[in-house]
Amino acid sequence: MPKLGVEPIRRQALVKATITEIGAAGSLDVTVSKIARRAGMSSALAHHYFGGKEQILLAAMRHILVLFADEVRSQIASARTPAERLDAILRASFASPNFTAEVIAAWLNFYVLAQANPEALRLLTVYRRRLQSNLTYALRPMVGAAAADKAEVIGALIDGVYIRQSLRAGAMGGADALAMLRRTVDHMLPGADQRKTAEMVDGAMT
Amino acid sequence: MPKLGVEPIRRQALVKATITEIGAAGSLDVTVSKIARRAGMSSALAHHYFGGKEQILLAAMRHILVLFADEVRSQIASARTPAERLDAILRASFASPNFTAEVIAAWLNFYVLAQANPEALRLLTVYRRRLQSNLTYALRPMVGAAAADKAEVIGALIDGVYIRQSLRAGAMGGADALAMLRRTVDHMLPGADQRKTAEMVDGAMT
Amino acid sequence: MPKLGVEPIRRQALVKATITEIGAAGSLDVTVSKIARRAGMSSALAHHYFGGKEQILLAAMRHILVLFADEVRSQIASARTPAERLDAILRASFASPNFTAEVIAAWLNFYVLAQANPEALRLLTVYRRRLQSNLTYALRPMVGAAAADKAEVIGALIDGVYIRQSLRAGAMGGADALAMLRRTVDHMLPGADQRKTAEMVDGAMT
Amino acid sequence: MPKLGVEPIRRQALVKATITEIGAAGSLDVTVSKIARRAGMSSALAHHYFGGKEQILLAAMRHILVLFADEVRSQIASARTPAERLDAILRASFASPNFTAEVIAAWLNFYVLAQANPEALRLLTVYRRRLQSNLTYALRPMVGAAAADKAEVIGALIDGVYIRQSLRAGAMGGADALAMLRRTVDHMLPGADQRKTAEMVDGAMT
DNA sequence: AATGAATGAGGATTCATTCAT
DNA sequence: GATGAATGAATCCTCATTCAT
Repeated sequence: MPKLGVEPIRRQALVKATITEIGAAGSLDVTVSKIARRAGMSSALAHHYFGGKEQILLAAMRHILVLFADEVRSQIASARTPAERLDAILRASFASPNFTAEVIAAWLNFYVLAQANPEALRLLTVYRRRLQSNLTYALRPMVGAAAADKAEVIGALIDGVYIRQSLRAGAMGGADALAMLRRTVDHMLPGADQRKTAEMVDGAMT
Repeated sequence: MPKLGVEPIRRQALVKATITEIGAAGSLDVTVSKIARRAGMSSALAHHYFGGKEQILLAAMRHILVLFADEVRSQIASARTPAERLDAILRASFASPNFTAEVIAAWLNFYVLAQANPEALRLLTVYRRRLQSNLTYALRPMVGAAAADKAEVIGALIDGVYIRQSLRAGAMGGADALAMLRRTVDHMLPGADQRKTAEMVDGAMT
Repeated sequence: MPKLGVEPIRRQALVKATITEIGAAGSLDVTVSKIARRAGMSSALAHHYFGGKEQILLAAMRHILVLFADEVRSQIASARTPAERLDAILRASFASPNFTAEVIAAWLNFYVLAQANPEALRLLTVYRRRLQSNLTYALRPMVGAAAADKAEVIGALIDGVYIRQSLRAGAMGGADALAMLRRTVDHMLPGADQRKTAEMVDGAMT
Repeated sequence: MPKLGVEPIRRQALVKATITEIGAAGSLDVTVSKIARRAGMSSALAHHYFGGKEQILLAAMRHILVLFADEVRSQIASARTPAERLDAILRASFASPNFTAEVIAAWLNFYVLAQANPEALRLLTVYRRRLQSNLTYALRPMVGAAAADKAEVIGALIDGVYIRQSLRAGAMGGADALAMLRRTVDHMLPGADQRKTAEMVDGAMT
């Protein structure tokens, strides 16, 4: 167990504080001072560790992306059939650590950041490709050549549900969102028996 | 032809300039001065007409929302069957005046604005309800009680495609987006004959 | 008489304040706020008019250089003989508006600025060339081919007296400096009759 | 050979690094951190040894002044006649270890430092007095009562050449500078035979 | 109606300096 | 002796907003 130096701890604290601040502000107009204060340090130290505001935002973005990737990997690990694999991805998208108000707000703002920041664009592109690849891999055994196309649809649907979720008004919870996605995906698959598979692993959902 | 006073002209110019600036910046971090300069007037005058930056942003938002509503209304006007009505909505979403880089960037940022601004939230909620209502109305004759649910899915999918479009990298054009939506919607409907309907009106797309 | 807009007035005030501040601080570490306050306005306005601190410093530099050039031109105007021309340049260098503690401090610091700022370097190079040219032109009739060389010496001597003047301790006044320069220049010229010429116009010195 | 403790070594390294940094920046706006990093230690240690930035700068200044004094002393040691003594001083001023870009930049900035820092002013005044004294001592046998006056001129000329050298553009090398000084000094002396003396020791120049 | 002039408030960033270890 | 950690104080700069004309 490597002893954590103080640097990783501080960086971690700043990243967490950044996500919280973005969630609270609903935008990227968060001051480094506020982030630092929430993380329990001076803004000068935040600059010392990250070099600048942009780096802090990107670190927060990477953090969320990594969290999501970890969740997907962990959910997929126990999947045995393609249908289970597909459902694992859906669960990862709408399960508790990721489908939080503040994380969703962060996602939304990362899309904005990507408009102006090449690195943010790159990260989001990587995320999208990985999701597409995971979905396609799971879909291929079930729908063959149509896999890529359907993966694109499901990916867009996930993003759409996320962005709508950011409007707290009339948004559904993670469970409802997951249920909706599952129903939709079921309809996109050939047979009717997939439905069962999805429900089988339903208990795994937090 | 009502002679436009100078005020509406100036307001219109500011709204247009605002959308262009948001498109160029990719965020709401646009200065009133730049907007005003692009609209050919002083920033003081912009304030005079709108009262403040927030009002300008909201006016731009209303403008885009109205444009979209108009487009939907106009497309639906010539629709005769439920399927045509459904397709009309899709066409309105991905047709040229709305599916522009700058308009898409604006949409994305209005979601951000809605995080902090109640009026922006209200506008987006109204938009969402209207879209849901239009979709449900078109879907009901075809899928009955499942209409609301499917409308929600289609709505989310539209938003998802929009947000992904904002990442220029690997984004598809409006025509491709429309095609994808149509294929997906087809699969959500009971029979296979709907597919034909969609293709029938295909020529109407610009 | 063109009515001065407010902008030239403000710029002028800022330039003057900048020189005073540099004189008081003895270095370029003067804050825009202090300069602006001394000029009777907000620092924001200073930025508005000049765009940034560097521009303000360069404007101050140009101001001093122009003042010096004007002084030289005005002194030379009434010179009839080469020797008088030469003496006019010396008088311009050590006469009252230029040979002030604050102006001298500014000069010194402009040399520092020129180490890092290309435009400042350019300005100083222009100044040096012009001085060299003026001196050479005056010297040629008196010393022929040696003019350029002697001009270089006199130019360096002027700069040397300036820099030493900046050390208030043990520095001589403008009159003493001028006298020293005149004596030295006299020795550099062939005959002994030049001495008289220099003394003839001595009364013109303020 | 006294074994140097670690402290003098560190101090020496810091002083050298300071001069290099000033040379690179062209100004006194060098950070203690950079100086310390270049000297291979932490900025905290630099503070520990010197007490503060100002002390470091002053130490660098003293170093340069001492170096110059040593050079003069060493050059004068082998001089037998007054003319040789005079030339020795000139050689010391423009010989290689002193007439470097970074040392010249440092000199210039020490004049700036002297504007605000009494100790820097004192050091520069001491330097000037010593130079004046050395020059006068060498000149007296040759020009008698005019020695002090001519020493002043030569001193100012040396400083002037230095400051101009800092503007790399169009600056001459050390050899040229020395040649110019020698020519000028020759003209300031009564007879023409001094010229020979200067050329006699010319070979000593590096 | 229209604008140039002006500013207060705020934010990112830098840096000398301190201190516990 | 040596340093990483930490910060307060500055400083440049931007911008929404106001106001007199």
